[in-house]
Amino acid sequence: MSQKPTLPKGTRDFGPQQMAKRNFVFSAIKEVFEKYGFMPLETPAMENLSVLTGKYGDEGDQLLFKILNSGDFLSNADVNDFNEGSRALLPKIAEKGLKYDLTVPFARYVVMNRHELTLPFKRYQIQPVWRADRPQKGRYREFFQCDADVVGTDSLICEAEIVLMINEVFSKLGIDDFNIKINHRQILTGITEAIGAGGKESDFCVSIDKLDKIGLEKVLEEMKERGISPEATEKAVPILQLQGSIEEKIAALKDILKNSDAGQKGISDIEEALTTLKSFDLSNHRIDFDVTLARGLSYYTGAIFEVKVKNVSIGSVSGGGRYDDLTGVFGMSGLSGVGFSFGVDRIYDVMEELNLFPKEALTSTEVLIIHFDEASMKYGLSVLGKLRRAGIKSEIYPDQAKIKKQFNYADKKNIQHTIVIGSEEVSSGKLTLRNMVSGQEEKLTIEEIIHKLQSTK
RNA sequence: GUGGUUGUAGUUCAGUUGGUUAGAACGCCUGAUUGUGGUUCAGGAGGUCGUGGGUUCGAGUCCCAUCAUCCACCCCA
Repeated sequence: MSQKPTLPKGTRDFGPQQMAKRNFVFSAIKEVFEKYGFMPLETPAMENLSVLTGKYGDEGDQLLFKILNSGDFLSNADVNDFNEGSRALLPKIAEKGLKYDLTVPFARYVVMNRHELTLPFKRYQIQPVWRADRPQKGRYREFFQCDADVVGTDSLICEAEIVLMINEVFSKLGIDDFNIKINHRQILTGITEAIGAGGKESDFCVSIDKLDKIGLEKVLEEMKERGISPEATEKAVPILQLQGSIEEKIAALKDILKNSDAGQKGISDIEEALTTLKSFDLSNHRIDFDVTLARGLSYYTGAIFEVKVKNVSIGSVSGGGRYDDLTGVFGMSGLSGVGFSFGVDRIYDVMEELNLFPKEALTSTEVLIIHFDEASMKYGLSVLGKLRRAGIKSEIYPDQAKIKKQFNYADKKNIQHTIVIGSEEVSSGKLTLRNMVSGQEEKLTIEEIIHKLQSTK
């Protein structure tokens, strides 16, 4: 055996069965996005590094895949650059990188096409993104995101619609045990002000985001380590332990944040989104207002969401939020947007774990034509043409081979029916249709076969 | 970037304190079966034990290095 080929770390092949399942997920998402008035957009796999760097924080910059310049990539670099280290050398040898998410390329697109877009602009985008992260369970270096964003409106109808879309997609997929956590960046700001930790917002957020993972004690410890005063930490405890219905939590927060403009704004946004949601006919929206939800991405400024499926080992499967000034970094400020994303790979894993893929998602060829000799194979070709014209997924075994082998092929490919053609069939015109599941056979003309297959669909 | 785990057939894994010719299951191929697959039975092919070095009379087994893998942390979908 020669050396085995391998895949780059954190990437995967998707075989036919996996693709069938993935496409099932993709089309469910796509259908819902389009139903809500979102239009498709695609952007290149690679972007100029100037577009990507500085948008995801220092960590994010580290995780960008950079693309070496074509040709002699050293031509712009000299020994001094090399001696100054990778940070100085990088811009000389790489000017492009693989995209890290879909939101930043979208912002770039909006800015570049600002004169042609009718606002508010609603787009969805389903494409792979790349992160040079270390892979682990549910985490890959190449994975697909399914984003839907609206830019150019502050309306909280958008937030409500996101909740509706999430509900609709998951219900299409058969996932019903999940919840949508919702919070607001301004509420988090308000809380830091209220507890006297103003300016420490990002440290506060990173810490409390881990509450359900590491518990209250460790969160408090981490907050202190991150430089939040013990008094402030102490004040945060009752807030982190808020219990009860959404209304009760909101009422409690209103009091706690009564001196914070930011906090008040956050609360009224959430209330308005919830009120809007009531106008739609949705019995159970599965929303859980959770003050400990923070989310990492720094550009969020308003409502934030995260979706978790219960009783599975996978982390969040969807998330998003409002960002007031994403296009600002590209020189176009004052444009508010809100968006969210489905993590298809994780949804796939969840559905696999819960065994939720329907059999119909796996349909393959419906009929295989099996033949005995050259004459019957030739006859089979005309049969094949008729089947396909009738819209029946069909194929003919392309070689002359033993019958056993041909049946075996049908079996392996999970093909439901076979048509056996030999000299008898050629002379009588009555073909043998075999149901591969039941093993039953009947002699029928091709027209009868087509009729039968179409009626059982 | 930090810590740990595991690398043996196509796949999942056994392999004793270091000891002759490295095994199993599943999968694959052939036949029983020249007009019938899934079941059964018989046979067969398939290994540089991740790679490189070291210890030893002798290494799949011990040591070092290296690469790969999976898991956790940081962070994230």
